[in-house]
Amino acid sequence: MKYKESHTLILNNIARFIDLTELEKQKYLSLLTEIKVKKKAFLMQAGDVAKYEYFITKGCLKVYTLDEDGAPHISMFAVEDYWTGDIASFMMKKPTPYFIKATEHSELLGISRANYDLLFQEIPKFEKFYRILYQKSLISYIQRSNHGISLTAEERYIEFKRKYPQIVNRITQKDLAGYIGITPEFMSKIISKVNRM
Amino acid sequence: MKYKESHTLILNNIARFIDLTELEKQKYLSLLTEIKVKKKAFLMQAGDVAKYEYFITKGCLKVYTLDEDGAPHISMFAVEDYWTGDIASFMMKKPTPYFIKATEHSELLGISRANYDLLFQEIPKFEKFYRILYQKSLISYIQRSNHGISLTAEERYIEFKRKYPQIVNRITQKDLAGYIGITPEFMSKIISKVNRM
DNA sequence: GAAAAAAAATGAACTAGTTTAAGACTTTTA
DNA sequence: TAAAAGTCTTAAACTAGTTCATTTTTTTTC
Repeated sequence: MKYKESHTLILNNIARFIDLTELEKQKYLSLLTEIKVKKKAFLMQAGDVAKYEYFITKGCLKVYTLDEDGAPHISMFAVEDYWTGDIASFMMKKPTPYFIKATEHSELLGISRANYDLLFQEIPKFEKFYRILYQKSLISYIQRSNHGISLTAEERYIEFKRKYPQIVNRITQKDLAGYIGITPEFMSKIISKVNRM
Repeated sequence: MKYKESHTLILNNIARFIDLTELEKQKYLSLLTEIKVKKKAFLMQAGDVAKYEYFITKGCLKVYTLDEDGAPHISMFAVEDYWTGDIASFMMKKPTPYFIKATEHSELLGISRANYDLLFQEIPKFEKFYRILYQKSLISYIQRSNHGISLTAEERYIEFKRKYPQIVNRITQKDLAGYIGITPEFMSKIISKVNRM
């Protein structure tokens, strides 16, 4: 069966961990909602309860919090083939501390909380899919939380460039600074230093 | 049915997310290995392939890496009712960068990789258990990786004390410094400052 | 329970990263 | 397409956290 591009992308993402029959694929796709966000528009704002978990089929978004001084701390950038959202807010139905803003015109597939619960009843294989997906995310967050504490800002920048070369060129230096955990001024210094090396 | 203390502890831990029949409980327990480690002994050393994922029934352990300069970076403390190990090494059968050392005489239940795989075949409910366990761990690592980058050392210390009051008193200040990501000297200063407040 | 080893405290000199401010460059918007 | 808004660069003064060295206190070991 032939699917549209965004559906092929999400089905391939899922096929990394589990095999679905045609019928299951169609059932799964029927549980998703298509969402478009313009550049600079918000997908989520602090105080909201997360209505969806998102899969990005096109574009780029940043997930961030604002601290007491109003300074942004970016926790992730999400591009095509990535999952994003606030899983704590989504699961516990409590207000999120996050903002999610499109840095490019973006297209997403969202699964609502009701459909997420339904999914496990209708296609129990998805327990395995999410078990493995969360396991992999966990592995990378464990690494990131250690790096955040044990590496210098310069090392974190070099590591980010090595790990996400496709993202570096799509985001501003200022946002990258917000992710690395330093000021834009210091980010500028690091970049000119690293480029000089 | 009456179980020994360590078995009751792990069964209660699992019962937070899934219900098992008596038969399933017995099957599950049969897949576990009992492990004891003396204070200062290693459960795992860098270069090993992780043979088990562990549940702690008694004691306290620290999980850490050594950087190029030989300085320890502690990624977690594990006490009774906690799960630990190196999930990346365990899953991918590749060498671990971690050391796991008992800071007290400790007792654990381990599940081997072969039995972990068997578990999902024999009791598919465990997909759900691990899906939720990994989801919860993910939520706390997401928070920790953000805090590691956006909070000051003093704030991280206060946060650790608030979140793990039962652990603070069981570990040395030096190890806590290795977890917070600062030198023992600076940890000492922070503690005397915070206590003075 | 004495001796040895490890942990904790303190202080002075140092470095990674911040703050503030100002000018140049780039992108967005009317 | 001009003006406004946002991003990037540079630099000087500052602060959070490190390093090194020494002393005191606590824990471990025989």
